[in-house]
Amino acid sequence: MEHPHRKLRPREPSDLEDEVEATREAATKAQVFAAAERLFALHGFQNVSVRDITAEAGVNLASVNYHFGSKDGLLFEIFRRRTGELNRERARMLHEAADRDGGAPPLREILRALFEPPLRWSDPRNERRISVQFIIRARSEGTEAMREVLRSDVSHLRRFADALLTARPGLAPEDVYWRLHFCLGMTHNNRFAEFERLHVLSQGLTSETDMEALLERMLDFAEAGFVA
Amino acid sequence: MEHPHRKLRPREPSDLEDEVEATREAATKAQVFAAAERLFALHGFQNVSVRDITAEAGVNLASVNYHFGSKDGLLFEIFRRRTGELNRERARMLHEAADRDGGAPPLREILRALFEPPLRWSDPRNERRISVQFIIRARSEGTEAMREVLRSDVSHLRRFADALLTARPGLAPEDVYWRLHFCLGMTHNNRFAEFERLHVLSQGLTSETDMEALLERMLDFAEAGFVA
DNA sequence: TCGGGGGTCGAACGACCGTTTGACTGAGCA
DNA sequence: TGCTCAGTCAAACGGTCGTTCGACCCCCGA
Repeated sequence: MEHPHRKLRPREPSDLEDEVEATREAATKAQVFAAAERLFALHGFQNVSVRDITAEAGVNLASVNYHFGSKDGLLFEIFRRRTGELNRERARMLHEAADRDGGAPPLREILRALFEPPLRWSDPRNERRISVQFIIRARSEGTEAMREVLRSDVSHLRRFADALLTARPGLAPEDVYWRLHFCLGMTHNNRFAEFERLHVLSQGLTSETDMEALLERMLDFAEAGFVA
Repeated sequence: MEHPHRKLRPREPSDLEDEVEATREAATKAQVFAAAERLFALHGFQNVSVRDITAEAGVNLASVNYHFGSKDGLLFEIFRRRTGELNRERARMLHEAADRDGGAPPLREILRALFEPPLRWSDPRNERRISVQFIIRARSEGTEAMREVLRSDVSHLRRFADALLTARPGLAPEDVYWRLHFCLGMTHNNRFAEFERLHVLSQGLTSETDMEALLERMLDFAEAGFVA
């Protein structure tokens, strides 16, 4: 048939060859994906029309519905892939830290595994810089269905919560959970607009380009908050 | 004339009698205001149509454009009033703390002035509960014009930055600014959805109803982070 | 060489949106 | 009593949106 997103879509790449399939044939799909991610991150989901996306990508208007089923489907697929990548990188760092320290990594290393991946992506020289902004935006502007997934799927946070509970055995579990919540709030606030706002407030003292310095600042703050 | 938002609107209440004018005559305006704030807070700006608002308020469709000029104008007016109230309450608390301590309030009292107002509003028994959610949402989903104001107007944060710089003289100013940024991130993350998410993760251990306990938790965390 | 189907294209559909219009209402005042 | 005008109302306008349709192209296997 023609439209892969109608009735049991034949030969669905199914999340695995997505990265490879951008060879030549489905270049259109990759271009739509990239353009949509960029525009969604910069202007928000509702403020970007399908026509904006296809114009930016230089493809036909019908491409979005052909390759992704719908505009919602496009948003969801970008979100699923990016959060998957981010969570995998975080889990890998946490796992490596656990290997280094016999299964019970110290507090700072747990927090580093939580903070570093999105910050490394946010480096101005990193092409994934826009992906972080997309994720942050999508978290609050996403579809209702997306927010349902977001609310119920906390599996990737389980490892971090457990590691923190182990690292701070003297702390009441609810305190650990709340402080993890605070740390997540710290990262979710790292949007372009907030950086600019801080830049204005500090009269140019703060710079949003040095992500390594920002990482250490966040670690200092959060680690002290957890030890309290 | 008929439409107050066309050409130099006659007898504009001008931000002062807004609270009083809800006597009888302009009950429609107040109902639109309340319905819009609630719907915007719950579903977002773009997901709520003017028809949704007027239906919820039980008034005519044209009321929004008559009383507020446009849908954007309505959003902006709600945002301006609510943020004004919040900033005034924060400034008042900071001022009182300064009076108590001879002009240089201790770190924890500064942070309390920053955290407490929105948390007190968030109390389930407080009718302003929805206003906090509205503010947080509007901060990231607002109009471009609104975001421009948001980025350039940092006057209400100046007092807090200065107070923090005074309270932590040994700290590099840029560290103070960054840590203030972290604290703001902590408050901005206090959305309903995030509370539910944490509730799921902690398997019911955390409760979003006890705002006083949450305030102390946030103060413990942030104060320790600032002392580090 | 021929047929089929994945992919692309222009064009249009139908729904919903924010906004505007002009008539109407009723209270306040001379 | 008659005029004025802020406010309300039903109805419609013009535009944009996501989506769908049917024709078309071209590569690939038989």
